Amino acid sequence: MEIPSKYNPATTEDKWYSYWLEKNYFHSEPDEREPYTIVIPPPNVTGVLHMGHMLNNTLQDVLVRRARMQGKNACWVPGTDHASIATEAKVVNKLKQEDIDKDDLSREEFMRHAWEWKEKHGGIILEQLKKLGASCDWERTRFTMDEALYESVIDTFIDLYEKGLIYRGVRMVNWDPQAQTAVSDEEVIHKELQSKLYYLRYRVEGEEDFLTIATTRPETILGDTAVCVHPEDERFKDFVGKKVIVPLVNRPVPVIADEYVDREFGTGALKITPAHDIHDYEIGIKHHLESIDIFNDDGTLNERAQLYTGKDRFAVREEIVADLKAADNLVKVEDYVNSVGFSERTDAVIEPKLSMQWFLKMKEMARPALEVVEKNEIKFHPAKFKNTYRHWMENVRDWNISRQLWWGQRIPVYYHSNGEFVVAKTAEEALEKARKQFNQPDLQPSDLKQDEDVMDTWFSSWLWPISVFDGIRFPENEEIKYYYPTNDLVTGPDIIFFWVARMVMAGLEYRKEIPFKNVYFTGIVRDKIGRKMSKTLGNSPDPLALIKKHGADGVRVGMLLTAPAGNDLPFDEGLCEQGRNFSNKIWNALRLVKGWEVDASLEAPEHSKLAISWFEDKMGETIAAIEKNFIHYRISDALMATYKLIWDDFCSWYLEMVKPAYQQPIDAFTLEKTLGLFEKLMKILHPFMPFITEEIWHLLRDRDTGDDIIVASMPVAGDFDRKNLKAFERAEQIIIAIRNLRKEKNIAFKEKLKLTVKAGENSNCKFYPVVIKLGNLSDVEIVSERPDGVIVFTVGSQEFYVPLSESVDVVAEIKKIEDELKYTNGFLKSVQKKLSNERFVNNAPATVVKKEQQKQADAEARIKVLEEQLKGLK
RNA sequence: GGGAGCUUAGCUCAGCUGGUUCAGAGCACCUGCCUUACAAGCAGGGGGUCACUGGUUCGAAUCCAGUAGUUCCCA
Repeated sequence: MEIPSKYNPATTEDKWYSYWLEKNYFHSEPDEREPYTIVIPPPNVTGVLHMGHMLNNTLQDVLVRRARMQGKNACWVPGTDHASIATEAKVVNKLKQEDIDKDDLSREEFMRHAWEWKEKHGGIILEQLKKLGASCDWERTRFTMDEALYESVIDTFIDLYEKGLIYRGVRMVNWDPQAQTAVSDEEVIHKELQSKLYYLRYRVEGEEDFLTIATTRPETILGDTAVCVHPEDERFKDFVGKKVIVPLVNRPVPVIADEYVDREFGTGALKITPAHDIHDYEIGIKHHLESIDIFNDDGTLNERAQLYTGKDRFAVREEIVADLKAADNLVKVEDYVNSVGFSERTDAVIEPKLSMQWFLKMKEMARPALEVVEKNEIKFHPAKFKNTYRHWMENVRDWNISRQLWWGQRIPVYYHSNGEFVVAKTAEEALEKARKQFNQPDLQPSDLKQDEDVMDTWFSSWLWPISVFDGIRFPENEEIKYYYPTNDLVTGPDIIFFWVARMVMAGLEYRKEIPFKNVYFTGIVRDKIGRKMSKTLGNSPDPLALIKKHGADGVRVGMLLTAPAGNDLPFDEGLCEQGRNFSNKIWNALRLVKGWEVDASLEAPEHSKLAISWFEDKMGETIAAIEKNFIHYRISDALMATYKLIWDDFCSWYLEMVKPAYQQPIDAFTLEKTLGLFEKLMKILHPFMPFITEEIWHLLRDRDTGDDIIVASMPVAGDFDRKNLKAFERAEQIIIAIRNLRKEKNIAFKEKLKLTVKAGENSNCKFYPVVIKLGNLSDVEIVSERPDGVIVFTVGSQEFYVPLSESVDVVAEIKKIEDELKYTNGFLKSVQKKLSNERFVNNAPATVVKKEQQKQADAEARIKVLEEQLKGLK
């Protein structure tokens, strides 16, 4: 068979992916098997594949493929979310390029453009995932704006409203002036900024005296409605109750006292702007202050500011400082570091803004959601994220679910001109309800106006594990009953609140059951110098280019190798290269095995039989370790165990043991066993490297239709002979010692050596036939006395001899043995010290003491051997 | 300002209920090899006061306290 010497991933990968699709292996339907379900964390529909997705989806694919091979009914549901802000921004931009202004469009027209954009450009990322080998059930692809999911969101809103969990309120919200929508607390990113602290003096009404305040936002003085000091602050006692004049606009405002004020900050006097600061807002309510909103939605000043109307808030900041200086109100300016909120989506500086919004009460839902995690009904991997989760749940605040956008599920609330409203699924229902509720049977559709806002995208995503199976609208349908709760969720810790926490709440609210049993938090992929990979920094490699270069299997290995759960992953392309090299290693093992001619008349040699028995045990041991790793979600460790089993144990040891001499045939027994072991290895490896394993599976043997590795059964751990493994370890040590000896003494490997073994307790080893082969020995003989003209080496306390024609470097040999003796004596002393300590012997468990005694005996035996050797040399 | 985590080899990290799985792995590095499956390779090798200080214990990388550095989350 002509197999090329280098493995070529590109052709193989395309071939097998389409084959799997054609055979519909990724598709799942409910049946009598145990289900294994993962819902994909739906990527943003505007998104393109980045390294974080690669990691995340590789992990999911590993879990799904393994479950499939374990005979479970594996279902991985893919999809995307509609990403209100991001998508709407994209569409607005695109329209702008066509000289269309969003404001000139009707809501319906805009939505048409948005859908058009989505159909054309959305969901590229799902196509890219196929290149990675993702075995998603593509027939189940969902989108959060699909009819079923859309309706689920609306139903949920209505239901929660009727339960009294959703309310409408004026609140200080985080306003993104660029996207012109409110965003949730979780979507605000606080950054430390080098800014300025401005000291401004306000004249006391009717006096020549001044009161000096400090602020980082001088432009907001136009909205000031009070100045506040601490009630016990002696410096300001006389001012309380008087009025001061807000500079430039000359508005008199009261000086009030409140314990909220930090006397150490600035001057100890605080300007109060209830419309534009959350704390000021609360003080405003407490002291019944007027609230003056001076900003337009786009961050420019409005007419209520009286000055600078229509100018941007940051431009005004520059301007007003100059004007205050000119008016002699500016006392001084200091450098100051403060924390400023930025919009996660647009990076605009967040403006606290009073606004009428819809909120979802969180407290009641948080309690049970915390409990299921505390009780480990839902397990976090790693568990440390329980702390973060608990902290958030215990301090949870109501969720602002309104977004001032069009792209999303429109809030099902209809307002009457009298200021009242009804909540209903459709306009018709709303009309009917309103007619009854307001006792106005003549009410016309035009008398009701639906809320202009849509709901937060996360208000769709939190239903995802339920809504993808249409379990909100049809709670008793077969699919939701079969697939829910899902098994594992793989996601980044950055969305633990946005998404994970809220899915738990939704699951408990709507299914009375957790949405998933395990959450695996991945690390964040960083570049070599520790920066988060991002488009703006341009420090992220192109995932598809990586796949092209190293193969999807190679990249998967690269992603997984250094990605223990929850740890950041400093990405290094060298790791993908390691993965590619591994592919090639396996490929070459295949070439070797397929190159053997079989001779049916040959008996299996002893060393091959031994090799087979050893490798079967070794594989058993490793499978057990891998299973344990998977139980603990130590995926990178599971891969590493597999990697070493294949590369070190199979290629470097096993194949070398059974390999016939050059151009010699192999016996049928060994070949058959080797093919079987190779197959088993490929099955273990398949979840990690799906493509090459499928390719090799089909090259190893002729297969019947449907005999594909993707649906083959995963080997399970059984019994294995530990003693056999121990015995082989000794053989390994002997072989390594012989190799070292050859190197040291410059003995070519081709030169056959005779090994003699000093008779004793440990002189026998069942693997001597293997030692003979790998050490290229003529034979092994056990002798009672050391022969003349030999070099000596020891393994444990067992002496071995190899004849040497040339003279031995006695001085060097003595030094080597003396060093060894010194070390062993030191070791012995430390053991003896322990054993002579009565408290150790009395308190330590018997097994530990026994082990120490064994150590002592071993060390003593070795010292005896070494001393004798030394005597012989001197 | 509040909270959580981390610190083990040059790098990235394992190390469970304290004791031969206790000082480990991979990569990197060094030395020999183009030995007929593989130089994308083979065979060997060096390298760590387990951040620091104290405590508990017969015994500490492991448990406790403090210190330093560092990362993340929340406000």
